[in-house]
Amino acid sequence: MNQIHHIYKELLKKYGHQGWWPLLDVARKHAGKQPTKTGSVQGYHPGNYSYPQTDAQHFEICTGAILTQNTGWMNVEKALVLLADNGLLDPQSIVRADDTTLKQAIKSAGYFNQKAKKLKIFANFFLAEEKPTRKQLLSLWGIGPETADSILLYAYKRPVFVVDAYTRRIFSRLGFFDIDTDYDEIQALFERSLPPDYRIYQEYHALIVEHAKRCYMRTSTEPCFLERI
DNA sequence: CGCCAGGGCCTCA
DNA sequence: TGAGGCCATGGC
Repeated sequence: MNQIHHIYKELLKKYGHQGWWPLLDVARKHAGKQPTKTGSVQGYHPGNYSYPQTDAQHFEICTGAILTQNTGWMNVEKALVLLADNGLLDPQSIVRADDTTLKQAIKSAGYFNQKAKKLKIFANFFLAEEKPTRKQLLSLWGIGPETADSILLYAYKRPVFVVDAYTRRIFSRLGFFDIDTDYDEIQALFERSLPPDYRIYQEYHALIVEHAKRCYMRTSTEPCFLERI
């Protein structure tokens, strides 16, 4: 087994199944669960890869992927709740919504002028295209590599590896590549090192985020168990 | 108070 | 193509 795959096994052994992606209605069912300090709620549906199960959940993941761009999940969740409460968490409603209402609902997620525009563009696309390709997503204004891959992986269950800042931080420090390496190059490394199983890709990304939040915050450089493997 | 989050676009060499 | 500026809120 190669090192990238081995590290996945180690992270899974240490942290367990993460139960991404957070979904509003699934979260409500787990209302008694303790939110983590990062705002994510561990174990929404750990080890259960059957989500999204409804059209609403499907669209919610896409919306969350856009709203979370450079933004903490707590602020995103507030925006998602407000969208839902205002009957705006579906593509038709977002297309029809007036800008002021839409911006007000997503205000907590920051960059609301840009993100309102992004949501409208994406909602239009969502209504027209049943099974988008990566190239199609990337052609949309406001959808870059990470957002496109998050949508493909978590909403469409496609085996594409999501590369984020945490992935760069952890694996560059472990010596796999330089922190400025191109997105596509890092993605290719992971995709050729792992079986093409969307469940592994979903879990690995979630584990990387969890591990980074515990051991790789900017302010702390305390050693991490991975560095001893 | 300053830092920064589950990025991406635009501009200018 | 790559570096730098810009977008914006809220938790800590």
